[in-house]
Amino acid sequence: MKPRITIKEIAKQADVSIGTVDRVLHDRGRVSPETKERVLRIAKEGNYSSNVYARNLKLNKTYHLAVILPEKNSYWVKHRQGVEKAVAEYDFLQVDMHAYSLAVESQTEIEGIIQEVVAAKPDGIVLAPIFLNENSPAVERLKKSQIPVILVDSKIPLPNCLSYIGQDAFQSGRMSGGLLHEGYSENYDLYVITFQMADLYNKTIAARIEGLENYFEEVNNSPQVIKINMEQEAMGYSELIERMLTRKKPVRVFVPNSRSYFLATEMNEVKQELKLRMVGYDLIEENKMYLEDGTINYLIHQQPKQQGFKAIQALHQHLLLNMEVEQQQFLPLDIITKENLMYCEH
Amino acid sequence: MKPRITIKEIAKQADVSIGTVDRVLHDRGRVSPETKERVLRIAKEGNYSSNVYARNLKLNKTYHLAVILPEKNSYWVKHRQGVEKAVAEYDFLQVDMHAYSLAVESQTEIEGIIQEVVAAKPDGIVLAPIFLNENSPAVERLKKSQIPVILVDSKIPLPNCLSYIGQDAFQSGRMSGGLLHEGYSENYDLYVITFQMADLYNKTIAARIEGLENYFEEVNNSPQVIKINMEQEAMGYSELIERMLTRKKPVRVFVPNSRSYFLATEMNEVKQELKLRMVGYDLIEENKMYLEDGTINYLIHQQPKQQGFKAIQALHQHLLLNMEVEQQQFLPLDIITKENLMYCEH
DNA sequence: CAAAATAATGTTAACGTACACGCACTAACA
DNA sequence: TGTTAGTGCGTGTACGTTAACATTATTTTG
Repeated sequence: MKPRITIKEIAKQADVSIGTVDRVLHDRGRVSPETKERVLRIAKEGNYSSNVYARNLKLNKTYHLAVILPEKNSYWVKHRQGVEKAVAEYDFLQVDMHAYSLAVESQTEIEGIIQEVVAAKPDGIVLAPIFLNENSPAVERLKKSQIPVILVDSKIPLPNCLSYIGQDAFQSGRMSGGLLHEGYSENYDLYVITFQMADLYNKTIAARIEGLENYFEEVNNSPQVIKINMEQEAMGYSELIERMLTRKKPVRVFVPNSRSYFLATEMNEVKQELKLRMVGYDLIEENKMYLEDGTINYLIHQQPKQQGFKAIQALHQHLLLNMEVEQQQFLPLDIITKENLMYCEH
Repeated sequence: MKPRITIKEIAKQADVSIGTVDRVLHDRGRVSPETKERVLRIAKEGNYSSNVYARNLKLNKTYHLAVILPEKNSYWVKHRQGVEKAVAEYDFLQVDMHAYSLAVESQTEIEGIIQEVVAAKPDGIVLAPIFLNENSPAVERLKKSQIPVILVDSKIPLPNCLSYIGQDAFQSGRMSGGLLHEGYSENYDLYVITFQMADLYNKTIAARIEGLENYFEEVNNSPQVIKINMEQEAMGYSELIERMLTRKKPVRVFVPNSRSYFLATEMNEVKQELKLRMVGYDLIEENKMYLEDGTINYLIHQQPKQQGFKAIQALHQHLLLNMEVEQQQFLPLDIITKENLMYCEH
């Protein structure tokens, strides 16, 4: 731990007043180039960084944070819990949170909310950028606002994004490949099932599927991969199951989002017959049920609560502590099975 | 976020000086009972808590932390990494860490070190209390010192323990039961293997085994549980394997500490024959190897790096931020299999 | 060349807390 | 009567930073 020089000491060494030093350090101008250089040199040599305590004491500012998340369901409610836990912990540090929630899964709504949030000029934003078109005017406004944004769950390109907090979607796909292929003994069919048309354009889903495919590129007995989008192919569940059965091979299913219970509902009766193994995402109630009854074998847990907590923590570190924040904070790929389901309260 | 009253404001409302308020709040005496009561009332009503920034600015203190961990091996080195990461992150907050390491697994050494540490009067201690007798004079000294201690990995009774950070050993044993019993189809033998005599008195190991047993109390087709301590029974590995084979039942093994690789080394040749399934602890290199080759099926990851990180974080919250810290911080029970081994960098 | 404009720098008062110090007063005791 | 100890208070200063304000030097302009 190197000692740190103070403004006062810099001023003394540079033979100027602390006001001048302050102007240099904050780049407020009105300083001659020579003085500026001298001050900067001494600051650097002295390992200067501003004293967090003095700074915040003086500023005595309440930080306004905006949190934009989808309407509560058992996945997103966890994000909120994490956020609230963090805010409660950092309570004494004068943060003031305003939560916005997306009731409808529509692009219009999220754009409206972003506009509102930007207008309110918070000091930081936590945003789950789902249903959000990268090139929409709202995103433009976000960029222009310069407000630091923490993206959770999904990623979009954003210059003022301070940090992305979530899983590495590609790696989670690769890992799913491993889970599905494990214990290979006979040829099987691998189904990748999506439901809505929108899923086809979702980057996170795409990355998960790419990861899966990447895994099988490196594997010897690669199975046949059958991708089906239910809406696109206008296929019913009974039809799907029929099709699976006629091929007479064990069925392994990858559902790259949280809707694996859609399938599980239909398949739990015939899972023996299908020789089913299924991997899905997220510990929502419906999925948990089918994990317990064995229709779903693995769920990949995205640790939503942790995501929410870390989002606020990142803003705290950036705004209050003036710290560098890691651009990407990948959370561990957490495999949940019937066996450890009851022990994961993270 | 409730607004918080300041000392100055309390002074004004109570019609006394700041100094008096200060004496009341710090219980320095020299205040009449009536004044004291009045000040306390107003402070409480005003939701007073000291301003972290002003406090630390004024105190301008370097905090000395002592970290006592066993000598580096691939498990404990992770603790150190976590500790160092946290110290680096909180660097600007003037913490100064002194690391002590236990070269030998002896009670004498750890007691000597504790004595040394207590004499140095650090502001906080991180301690892995293994090889440490609860009633030893060193522990007494620790108690008397009143220095806040963070216990990691294992727990001992200690009044000045600020927080325990580690796994819930009992629950991890229960979960192991689930992992071993999963997919029950035929009767099997369940071996609980320990190695040294010392293991018989280790509380963490005991709790894990109790958890396992607790699981099987609730299960229908409970297997025969065979507990073996290799040192106590003076048994060789070939002898053990011989014994397992003659019983002609599938073998499932629970190793309640990180030494599962001891067994794996001997058994990886005959694992088919034994119909072996094994659950162990900790991602040390030797274990990872046998996880990959299939001799060990599951490893329970204790997230040592996270433990180290959280330990420092807890001290930071207590010492610098004046926060309440949770007495027990249980880390999630993380199951590592061949499939997700490569993705767990936590 | 003086006045006005601008550039460069200095001064100072907070922010909320901790703590050393000092003042006024009382009571006890020599 | 003076000395001393103790009690109940108030005052002052410092911590490092920020930013408004004041002052001085330098250049520009009519």
